[in-house]
Amino acid sequence: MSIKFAILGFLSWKSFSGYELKKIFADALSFHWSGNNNQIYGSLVELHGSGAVSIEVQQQEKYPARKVYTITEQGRAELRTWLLSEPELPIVRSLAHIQLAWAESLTSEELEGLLASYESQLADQAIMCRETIRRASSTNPGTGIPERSEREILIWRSIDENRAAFFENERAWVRSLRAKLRELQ
Amino acid sequence: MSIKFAILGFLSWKSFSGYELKKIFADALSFHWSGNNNQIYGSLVELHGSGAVSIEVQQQEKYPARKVYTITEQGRAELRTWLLSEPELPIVRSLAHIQLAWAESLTSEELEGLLASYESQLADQAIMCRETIRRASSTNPGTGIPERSEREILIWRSIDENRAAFFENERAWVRSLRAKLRELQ
DNA sequence: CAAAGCATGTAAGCAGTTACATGATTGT
DNA sequence: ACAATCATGTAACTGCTTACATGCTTTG
Repeated sequence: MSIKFAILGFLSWKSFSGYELKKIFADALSFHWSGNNNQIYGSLVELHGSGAVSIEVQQQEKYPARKVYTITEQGRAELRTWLLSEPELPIVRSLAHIQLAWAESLTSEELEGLLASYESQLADQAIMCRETIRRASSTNPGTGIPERSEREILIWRSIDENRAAFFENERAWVRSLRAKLRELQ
Repeated sequence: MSIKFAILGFLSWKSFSGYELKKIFADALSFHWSGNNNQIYGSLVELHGSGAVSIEVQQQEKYPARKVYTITEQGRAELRTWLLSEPELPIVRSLAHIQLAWAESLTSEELEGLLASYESQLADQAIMCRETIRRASSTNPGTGIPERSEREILIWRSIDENRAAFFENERAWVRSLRAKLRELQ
């Protein structure tokens, strides 16, 4: 469960409650995790069981008690070991490509409609990514993170830009495919 | 289970046994499914249960009996309906990006090593993709597929090229990130 | 008064993986 | 002799998802 390392990553900045981590994951689009309860709370239980994090229960007057998780030295060591492990190749899964692969039973108009719809979705997504980058570079990510190094800021922006570029490239690919199909007719 | 539609897609060309489909999926890299038994055999049971495919058991003298699956009219209709449904956005999951995001606890040399390793893996993968394309354009895919239309051939080649371009783009991104990090020092 | 936020957790399920099991046959 | 191919199937697991459950508080 690699999300555990992502959680350790956030906890290496500062301590968070499960609820806060949940929101962080829901907001961080580049992290591809939805931030659902089972995964976050479950992972935190396991991380605590293995000694990678410690828990402090904070009673509150008007709100339910919150469990604040803090990374331990062991947790930091585990995170570092993982960071140094061999990176894996990225995985892309595009159901739209599977649809395209069997578009043979569609008319040219139906296929063109499919591609147009796919392209517009990609365009929207690319715009959203660019918007996220624009906002991220003006304001602080909002989670109350301590001073971040220039290097780290560069890396985070690059990751966001990679995501935007992916959707832009995919869109360009669709455009060129549409052009080629038009030529064929 | 969208793999069902991919199975129906292959069966729309010609009838196959589960064993053959398994091999097809294992070979078709652009399809991101590993072609493991549980998925193929399980999906075929479900497709048969829902009436999308019919089964013919062929007894053989020297080898175990094989179940040959044939798409039904209902199966063809289901496939077509799915082909016309709204395409979904592609999903990318890159663990390497998560590693990078918390590279803060690494030295510049360690980070550079990580990036170099990631880049070389991407380069290898891109070469493999290009090789697949080269082989696909010279020979027939090898599954004994009937005559394919020009349009279909174009689409399949485009999908393969999309995959190759993805790894090449990712590699270019890593190269530029490495350059930026070198500048920063 | 309803909706959203705070905060935790559980249940049920889908999609996908590796590994195991059987058993004859063919190639090295 | 050992491994690979043919051919089917099952067991056990990981990772991830939606939806449900509770209950108090703040905002519109």
